[in-house]
Order: sequence, then C-alpha cells, then structure tokens
Amino acid sequence: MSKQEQIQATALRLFVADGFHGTPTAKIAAQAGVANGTLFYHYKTKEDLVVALYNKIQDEQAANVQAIVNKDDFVSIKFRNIFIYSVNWALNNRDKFYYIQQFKFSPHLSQISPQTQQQHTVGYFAVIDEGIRKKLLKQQPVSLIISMFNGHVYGIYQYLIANDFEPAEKEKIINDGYEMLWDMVKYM
Amino acid sequence: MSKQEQIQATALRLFVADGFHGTPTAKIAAQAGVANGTLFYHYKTKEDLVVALYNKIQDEQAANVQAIVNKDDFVSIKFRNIFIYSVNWALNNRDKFYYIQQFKFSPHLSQISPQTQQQHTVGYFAVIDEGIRKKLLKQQPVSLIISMFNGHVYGIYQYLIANDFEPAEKEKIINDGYEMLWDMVKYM
DNA sequence: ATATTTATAGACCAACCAGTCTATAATGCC
DNA sequence: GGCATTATAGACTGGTTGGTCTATAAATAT
Repeated sequence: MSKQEQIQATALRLFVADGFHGTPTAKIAAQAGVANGTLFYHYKTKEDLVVALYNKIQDEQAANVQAIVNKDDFVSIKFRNIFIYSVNWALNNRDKFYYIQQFKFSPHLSQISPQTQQQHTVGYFAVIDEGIRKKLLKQQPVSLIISMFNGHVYGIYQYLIANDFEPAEKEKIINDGYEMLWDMVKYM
Repeated sequence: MSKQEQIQATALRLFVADGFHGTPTAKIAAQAGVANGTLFYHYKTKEDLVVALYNKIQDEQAANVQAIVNKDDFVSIKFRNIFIYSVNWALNNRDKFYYIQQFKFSPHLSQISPQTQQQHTVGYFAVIDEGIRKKLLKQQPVSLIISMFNGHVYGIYQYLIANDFEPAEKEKIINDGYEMLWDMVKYM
C-alpha cells in the first residue's frame, strides 16, 4: 500500500470508530505511519480527505453495480443480483457502508453536487427503468423504487448485524428478504 | 419557553445545520439567548446535551406510537396508522428525524444502552408481534419486520423530500407506499 | 425574615488541533 | 550528472472551544 492508501484506510477506520470530529488529523497520520505533513500534502484539508474517501467508496460501489448491469441477463435477474450483491457488500464492508451513512447525515454531504450524487445510482436506475417499462415492476417513479430498494437493503442489513447468524441462516434471510422486496415491487 | 427548552431547540437546529462538531457550545448559548454558564448548568457536558436531545425525541416519538397502539382498533389498522403517522411525523419534523439518523451514525450512540434503544421500539413490537401471531403478517422475526418497516419509512421519506409534491400527491404516495409495504409483509 | 437551593451570568483558561513552514529524500527527465 | 518535480518528514503556532470558577439573582423552604 502506498502512503496515500495507508492514510485512506486508516482514516476510514478511525472516522468510523470515533467520528469525523473525534479523529484528529495527527492521529490519522500517526496510525498510518506517516508524518503530519504527508497527510496535508495529499489532501489540502481534512475535509478534502473526508470527501475523497466518500467519493472513492461510492465510485467503487457504482462500478460493481455497473458490472452486474452490463451482464447479459434478464432484468429480473439483474434486479435480484444487485440486491443480493448490495446486501453482501454492506455485510462484508461494514466500515465502508457505515461511512457512507455517516457522511450522508453530516454537513459534508453538501460538498457533493446533486449531479454527482445521482451518478452514483446510475446503474440501479437503468435496470429499474427497464423493469418498469417492461411491466415487470410496478408503474411507479424510478426514484421511488430506488428509495425503497435502498431502504430495504438498509433494513435487512440492520437486522443481520443486530443478530449473529450462521452463514446458512444469513443466506436464507437475504433470500427471504429478496422475496419480500419482490412481492413489494413486482407488477401485478 | 424556559431557558432549558431554548437551549434544546437551538441545539437541535444548529446540530442539524452544522453537525455536532461544527456547533460550539458558545454558539448554542448565544443563539439561545443564554449565558455560557447556563448551558453547562443544565448539561454537565456537551455530550450530555447531545444525548439528552436524542432521548427526548425518541421518548416523544415512542409515546405517540404508544397512543396509536392503545387505541381499540384491529391490528391491521394499527399497523397502517403507525406507518402513516411515522412518515408524516418525519416530514413535519425533519430536524428531529434527521437528528435521530445523525445520532445513530455517530459515536454518541454508544452512550445509549441496548436496553434503552429497544425500549424506543416497544410500541411497534407489540403490534407487529400480534400481527404475526394472528397470521396477518408473514411468519418472520418481529425485529426483521421492524427493520423493514423502518427501512420503508426511510425510503418513502427520502423520496418525498427529494422532490416537491403537492399535498394531494404526497398523500397518494404515502398511501401507495403503504400498499407496497403491506404487499411485502402480509401473510399469504 | 432567614437560610438553602436552584438558576443565570460571563470572564477566563488550558488543551487541542488544523494547517503552515522549512528541510530533505526520492523519483523522473533531459 | 544535474535539474525539476514529487513525496515525505516533523516542528511549530494561532485560533478555537469545552469546561471551570466565582458572583449574583430568583425561588423555595423553614
């Protein structure tokens, strides 16, 4: 890992553990094994670091969703895959998932233009839009379905981390969760 | 409003606008029209204030849900009423709703015992538990249904504030949102 | 009336921390 | 080899801020 990556990884861990405020830049630098000046060489301000971290995670996430979207599957399969992937990603990257939420409920969010924010959902959008047009999904606005989709991922995630399940149980819950989501959004 | 209430109201507004860190206690005191010492008389520390505010909102919210639960209605009606109420409450008290989320994704949450956290959902729990037992709701764990319920409220809320609807449209969306939630959780 | 408790005020300070500054080291380029 | 750029280091500081302290005023009890 380059020094910059070390800074990012350490910042992510500390921001999640202690909050933006609770994490001095000096502590990030120290735990990343770099000097104070190095941190400010790579990021002009602390805020820059906070925002860069957010964008990095969102871009990474958007790219993975895009990969699913680009596959040559039926829409319904894509829809399901995105859901399953999203839940698993959240479970396997709790820090990142938490960081995104934390960021979204902070004044830092105002640093991200609405356009950029929308770009992070472009993969979802395409699939859901297609689903609605092909009358596989309810005739509701795409952004409403996306909101519900996200709310649902969030709900299942909360439930799974609040308890401690075996892998098999966990998988069943995710599948059941998907079936419930599908009951909710499918065209009838 | 007593001085203490002025402090609370001002703190809520400023914390939501500028974050916990971005809000000095001196600013809260000044804008509340009280002296610095007064703030620290009522709250031993800044953290105390942050936590007290959270508990106050949650208690208020829990009491209102409880009022719905205590009504002599069918379970399905109660379930619906709680949903409609929750969404409307969030819309009419955006600061409070945002504050709760902000708090939940902050290190301050660790100040709240799991027991206390659970207590805030006791109203929901009773209704959903009854719904499951009477086979009106799917045979899934109560806490999973609660998670999904909350996720759904959150999703609808996000959608409604991201756009600017007429009251009539808004009501329709909430109702449609409820129907979708019901499709998801109803026993079949 | 007097004593005690509660509430308010505002000056003050010690600690902390984001960001600066200067000095090198490494890397790439001609 | 020398020149420029990039990367790293770490000491230093000025402004900020949570919390303390002391002094009163208001309310309550005896």
